[in-house]
Amino acid sequence: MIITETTVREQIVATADRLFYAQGYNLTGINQIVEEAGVAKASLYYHFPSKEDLCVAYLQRRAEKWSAKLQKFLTGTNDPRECIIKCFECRSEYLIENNYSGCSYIRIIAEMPQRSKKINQRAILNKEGQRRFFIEKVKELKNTSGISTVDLANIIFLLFDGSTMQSQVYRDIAPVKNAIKALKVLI
Amino acid sequence: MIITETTVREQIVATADRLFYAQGYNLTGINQIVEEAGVAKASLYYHFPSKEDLCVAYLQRRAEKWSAKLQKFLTGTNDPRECIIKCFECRSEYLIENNYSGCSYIRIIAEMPQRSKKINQRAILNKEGQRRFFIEKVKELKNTSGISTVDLANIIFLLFDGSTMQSQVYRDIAPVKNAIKALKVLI
Amino acid sequence: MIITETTVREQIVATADRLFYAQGYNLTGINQIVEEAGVAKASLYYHFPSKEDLCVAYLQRRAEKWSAKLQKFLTGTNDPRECIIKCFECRSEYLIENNYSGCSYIRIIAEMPQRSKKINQRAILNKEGQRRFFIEKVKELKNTSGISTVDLANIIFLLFDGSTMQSQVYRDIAPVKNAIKALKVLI
Amino acid sequence: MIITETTVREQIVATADRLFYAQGYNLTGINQIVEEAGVAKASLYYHFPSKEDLCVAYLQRRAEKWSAKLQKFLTGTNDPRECIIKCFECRSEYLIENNYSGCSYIRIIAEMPQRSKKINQRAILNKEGQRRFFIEKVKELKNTSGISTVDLANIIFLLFDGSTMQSQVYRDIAPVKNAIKALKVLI
DNA sequence: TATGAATGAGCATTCATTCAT
DNA sequence: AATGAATGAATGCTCATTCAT
Repeated sequence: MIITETTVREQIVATADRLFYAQGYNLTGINQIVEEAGVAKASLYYHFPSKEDLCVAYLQRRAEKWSAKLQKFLTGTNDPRECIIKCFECRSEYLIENNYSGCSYIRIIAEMPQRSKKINQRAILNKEGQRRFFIEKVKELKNTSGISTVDLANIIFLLFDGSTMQSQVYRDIAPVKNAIKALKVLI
Repeated sequence: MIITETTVREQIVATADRLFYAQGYNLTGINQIVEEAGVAKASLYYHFPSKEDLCVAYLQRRAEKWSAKLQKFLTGTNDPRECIIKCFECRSEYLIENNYSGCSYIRIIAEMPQRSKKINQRAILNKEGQRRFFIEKVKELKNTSGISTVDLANIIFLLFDGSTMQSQVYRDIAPVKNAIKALKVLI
Repeated sequence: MIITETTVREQIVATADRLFYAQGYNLTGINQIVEEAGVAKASLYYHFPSKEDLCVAYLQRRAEKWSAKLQKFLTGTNDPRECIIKCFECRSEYLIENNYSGCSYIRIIAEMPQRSKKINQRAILNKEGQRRFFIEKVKELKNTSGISTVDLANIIFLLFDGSTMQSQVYRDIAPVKNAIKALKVLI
Repeated sequence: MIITETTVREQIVATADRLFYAQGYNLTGINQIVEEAGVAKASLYYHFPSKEDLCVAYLQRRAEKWSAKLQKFLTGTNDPRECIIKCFECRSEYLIENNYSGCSYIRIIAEMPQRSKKINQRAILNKEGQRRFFIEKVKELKNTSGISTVDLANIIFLLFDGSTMQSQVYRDIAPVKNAIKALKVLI
């Protein structure tokens, strides 16, 4: 049955996503994942050669969830300045919805300083995707700030990561609001 | 003998500091600490009731190291604008010296989302200390940006954490340089 | 298609033979066999009800390989004394060719003390075949040693197994050479 | 209490010895050992860094048991020829007492073709000890066989290992008896 | 005949912590 | 103040086997 077939793998990723994001990667054991996913341990290892590979799938999934949410948020908005601000507002909502769990990518890197190649690749890929988004939007702006386009985008990116991280620290969206205040000065 | 007593405790904290910061808290086992510190496991538990308490000592030690470094960096500088920029330059140096290991506080929170009271307290204490530093310096500025003093300090703080974190991600100080570029526009 | 059918089975046995002999039976997993054989796990279990049955096929294959090699070695030799010595020389060559992996039968028994009936049967069958070879050759000898024919054959058989085993231990054919020296005294 | 302290380690080695020898190294799990020894798993790993190290202790123990038995067997015998024969008779008794489990060293090598350095060292050490025993005794003989002393010792050694191994295969001491028959011709 | 997917039981090893001395 | 020894629980992962198709 195709339904069942899809379900086991999907169930594993969904559970891993939930637990890794809520508890952290290292504090979440394979045991807990398979238990809560309701599958056999060997089934997990059939689909994912190692916990690390499951982590990559988790990170990918997080990126997709965020992308989908952002896309929906931006629908109908054309003004680049508005888009950038909406991106931060979207972040705010995302953080509230996800119990202030911060950025999955940044957290993985914080957890695993000597991170594996697979995970590092996936993380950099995502971060660069975010940076590209800001660069594209800034390019569309009439940039009168005297800062170069790329520099401005990078600064916005710093505010994005900084506020995401601080919102986890304080379990509050105030840092994101502060970042938006900065945006209103910068762009 | 007080000398010996101090030495063992000190040896434990120094080793824990090194390993927690380099490898991450969860990836560093008590075994490795006592082995590399050259002390008995039970000695560690004599001085620290739990790994968590050792973690608090580690965080405190990190804060002290950073403070000392910053103080030295700021010696002779009176201009608040200069002080803030120097703080970021100090960060840059700190990150290079410490193999781009980022901020110990942020990393602990990234690792342990449901963090313990002790650790949480210690982390917030440190973060608030950093924020206070920026607030004080901004107060001394002739702030003509149209943003309130506290808001401006908070934005600088966002750039501080954002650039610290991104420098760990990219293993490069470019993000700190970008933050300094932002400072030069904002203050 | 019969061709395909034979090929898959053959591929499985060939791979199992190679791995069991090189790595040992217990250290070789079904996973590795099917991977290196390039077949599905369920295909293996279609042809062999269990790992044990695959082991029996492996042992049989080893016996056939040895027999074929010995037969070629003995071609043209009629003198029974010469035949026995050639058998040891053949062993020497076999061990070198097979990276000093010893006797598959003896190793299986060393690995599985409470061996299964199937495997035991197959092993004893082979060992008795080897003993019979020596008995037949000794019968053809003008035995003037004062030892009975069967006893003499059994002693030669001891030298055969002893030297095969020791050559694995030392990864050297010296033990086989020593056995041949003994033969030259005994027969 | 010294008694308790000694007991745990001793209990572990004794159990490992019994199980490794009876069931084989690879077929005996750490779980079974700690269960039957009545100790915690972590206690085993406190005393032995790995299963491999436990294996080395097992091999050493086997050697000591055999040595002690042989020594007792040889007490009062001075004639070297008699000593060699008694060594085989001792083997016969040893095999019966130990349920025809063969030679622990040879079996370990049969199980682990790519054996570890530690285990290999220990195994070779033991085998060379056995060979030395035969060499020493043969030197004391009035050797009139026309074979060199070392060659003769090596041949006896082949008979020793061959008969030990075959007695495991057949679960019978007949092979050892055959070896003794050979001795009576050779020396 | 062949296979992709699933499984329960087991693997060797490490975890943070505690106890007796 | 310091330690060697002991522990229960959990770690990530692999085992031989089976099922549905």
